[in-house]
Amino acid sequence: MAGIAALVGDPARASMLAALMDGRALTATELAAEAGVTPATASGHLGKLTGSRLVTPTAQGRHRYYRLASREVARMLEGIMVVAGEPLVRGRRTELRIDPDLRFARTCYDHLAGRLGVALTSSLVSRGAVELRDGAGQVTPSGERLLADFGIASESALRSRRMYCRPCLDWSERRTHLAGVLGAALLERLLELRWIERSAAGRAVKVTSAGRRGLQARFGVELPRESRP
Amino acid sequence: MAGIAALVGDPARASMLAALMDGRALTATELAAEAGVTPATASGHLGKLTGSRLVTPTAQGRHRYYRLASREVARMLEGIMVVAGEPLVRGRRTELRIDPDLRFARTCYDHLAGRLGVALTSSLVSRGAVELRDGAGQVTPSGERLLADFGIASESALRSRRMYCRPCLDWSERRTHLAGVLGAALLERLLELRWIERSAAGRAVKVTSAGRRGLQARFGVELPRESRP
DNA sequence: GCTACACTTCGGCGCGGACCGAAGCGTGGC
DNA sequence: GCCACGCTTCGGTCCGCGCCGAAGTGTAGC
Repeated sequence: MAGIAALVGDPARASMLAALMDGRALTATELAAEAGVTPATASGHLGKLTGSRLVTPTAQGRHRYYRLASREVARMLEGIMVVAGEPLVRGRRTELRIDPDLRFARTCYDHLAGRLGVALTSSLVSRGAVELRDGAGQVTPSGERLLADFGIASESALRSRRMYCRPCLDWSERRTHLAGVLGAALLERLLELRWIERSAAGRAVKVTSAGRRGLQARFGVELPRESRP
Repeated sequence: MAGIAALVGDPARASMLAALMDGRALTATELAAEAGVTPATASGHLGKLTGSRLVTPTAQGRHRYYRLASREVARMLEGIMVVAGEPLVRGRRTELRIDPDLRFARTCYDHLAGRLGVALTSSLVSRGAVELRDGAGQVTPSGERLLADFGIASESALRSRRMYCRPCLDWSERRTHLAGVLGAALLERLLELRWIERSAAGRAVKVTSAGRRGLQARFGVELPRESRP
């Protein structure tokens, strides 16, 4: 355990892992810039991360793309972020300094997070579509119909996967949002419908006006008006 | 994030945190033995863990008990263990040499302690009858009804006392049990019902067969079969 | 009072590892 | 063929921190 934690415990490696949290694959040079170190140093770090199976490389031409090795790794990093984000001063509610766009809606590895992710999950739970507890989740029969109507087929291929539906703790909202295969399918469908759009860089996600209407109509999700400067 | 992970990244601190994963509170010396370092080194580690709110100390006499600070911390450690591939619950190395009878059930000043005390308290908390945190406690409205049914009147005289309901750290189980005026009232009532009996000498307490049935029926307390020679 | 014990603080030692520059492979473009 | 570029490997420096022994503080028991 100490070995794994020590890998994350270095600031440069932590920056790299944080940058990979959106599930994308980044090149060694990009990760070096992200961590603020030279390519030589970054290469050493990536070698260690690869050796411990935290990230996996993909050679492509003269680039090497690195991505997080598994969902478990992403989940572990989220867990660390939750603890790291807690205020050190007890009793005082120190407001978290988080990019508002990121807090509003973002991807968490392969699924939705932020206010949007939490609100959507909350809606699904309150409507009895899914049940979440103790790190496990389940889709109800009515939930399957609702999801099917939305264009997410509950194929046996999906159902057979271990973690079809599971909760994930949101580090900015401190509430659970939906992860697992179902969470990934929801994100994909929302992108497909153009209800949300990935931002050019980073994990932030933008809700389109069609998405705002659709989320309200179909899921009863009331999103706060976006405050734009 | 790197700072938190770095704390877990040290082998000695990781051993300590792993030893605390079962929710018990251990002394500094016990944690030092667990980590295989001197008390001096352990003290430094525990100072850092406390400063970052990963563990919280509880001073009791000339001992200092340390426990994990929150559920989030336990969850984080679990996430790291999953990636590290270690078993979630490690074998306990520090075996406690305590008289089994005393450990099973005893009085702690004027209230119940030992397995019975912890189990009863745990039951009351999980049923939402009482809430314990940070050295203070509170009886919920539903808890008052439950206690009244059991024959413990929530008289204003009792309520007016400062410490009507408070947690107390159990030295044999290393978990909190119920103390305060309510804890004393519970002990008295259990004796009155002859669900428990004081032993002739010492603080040990014996559970009668009627008590075993009653505790199971009313509080859902499952007591392990007493192993008698 | 004294002693025993639990724990912390202080000072100093020593190892591990993060970092960089320079050089060494590959790949791709000209 | 050549050069440009991405990335890795190699040496060497240096800071951080884990570690301990010894001394100091506080509590419990006689």
